[in-house]
Amino acid sequence: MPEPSRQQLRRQQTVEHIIRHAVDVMARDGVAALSLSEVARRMGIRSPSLYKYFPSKLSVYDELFRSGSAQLLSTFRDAAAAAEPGLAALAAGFEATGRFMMDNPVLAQLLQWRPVPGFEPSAEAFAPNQEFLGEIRRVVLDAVDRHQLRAEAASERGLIVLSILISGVLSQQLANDPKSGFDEGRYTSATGDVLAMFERTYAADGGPQ
Amino acid sequence: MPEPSRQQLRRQQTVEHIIRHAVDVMARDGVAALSLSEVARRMGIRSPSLYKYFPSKLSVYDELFRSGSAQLLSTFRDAAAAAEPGLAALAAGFEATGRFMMDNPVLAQLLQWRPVPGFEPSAEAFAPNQEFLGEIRRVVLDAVDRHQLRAEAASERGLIVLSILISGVLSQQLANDPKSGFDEGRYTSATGDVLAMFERTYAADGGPQ
DNA sequence: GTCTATAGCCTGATAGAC
DNA sequence: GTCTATCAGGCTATAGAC
Repeated sequence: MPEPSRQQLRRQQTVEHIIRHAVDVMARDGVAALSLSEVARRMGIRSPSLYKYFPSKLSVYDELFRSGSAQLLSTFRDAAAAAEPGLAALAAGFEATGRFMMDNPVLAQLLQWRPVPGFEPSAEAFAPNQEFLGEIRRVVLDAVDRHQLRAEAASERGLIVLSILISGVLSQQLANDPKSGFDEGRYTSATGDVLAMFERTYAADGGPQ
Repeated sequence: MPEPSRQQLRRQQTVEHIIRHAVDVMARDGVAALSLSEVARRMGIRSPSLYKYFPSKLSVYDELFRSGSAQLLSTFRDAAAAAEPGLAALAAGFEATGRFMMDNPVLAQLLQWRPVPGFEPSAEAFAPNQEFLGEIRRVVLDAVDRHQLRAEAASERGLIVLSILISGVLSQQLANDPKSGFDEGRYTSATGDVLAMFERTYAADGGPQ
């Protein structure tokens, strides 16, 4: 594979520019209210030029979904990898995910809710998201291996419960108290309690303590 | 207070018609994509006529928010009242709320998320929602009085955790599996587990079992 | 309370010159 | 890859006749 030419690099930068401005517009007007005209206006170009980079408005959402999922995945991965494997890694990943979402509310809404009529992520854009679920399962399995949680915690039902907890914290925070940061948020600050509830419910029977 | 005249009744019916058609449009095109022109088209009238009933598009959202919150409140109240006071009432209210939301996904999105740029419910529209929170607190306090839960369960933190659980179940179900009903839903069917987790965490120390 | 007519915007997307 | 010009339509909201 040849390395990317200068032209391709330049093009890639423009694509990132477009996405960045699109996020700004969504932050101001709502995720569903993205206007390509407004993006072009902010970039100081004419709207037809955007169509050299994206074939349609929905494809802009798709690229944002893809890159956002990928960022989220590596955020979780890095945080979990930096902690002791098992419960500590789960807690670290959980918290890092929450912080990332609160720092990127537009992305959070796009990934968690389905706010854009007619937009369904393509299989390619959805791939990092699938991988994210696998990553969580892996971390929970680590905790099971270390006798911190029962095997049940890594069952489909256990992981669904875990996803409900993350989603609940973030949904409530974004909808009812969107201006607070992660640490001050009425809901995000309950992250520890909620995770502790999960850990206690699925604690290994004869584990330490 | 005089009872409403026939004219006022007729007017009220038209208002309800408008709301009903607005919900249909939102169900098809997305909550944020409501178009009054489309509502008028479906009603077989011209769009200017709508302005005799609502001063603006946002006021349509406000009325929907108000009436939806009121319905949700009475749904919870009725279900809780029909059950044994305490934990059973909490579970019944929890489930009835979930069913109502899944039967009314447009309403669920409007009440739980904030999908409409520029729309904030008026104080009047928000009132039933506040009352709903009070109702939940009351039911949890009943459970505390009956020594089923610790007093902590009715603390602000306890109620926040409870709201996270409800919101998490519904958010995940609406976003990822919106076509299933309450009973088959991958997430709503975990309602019992999630509530059990709460009950166990806040169980009265020396309570029965 | 309904209508026609319209103001005054906005949008996404395309054709084709340079 | 940028532009001008434009299509073809959408929308909210208002004025004013009936």
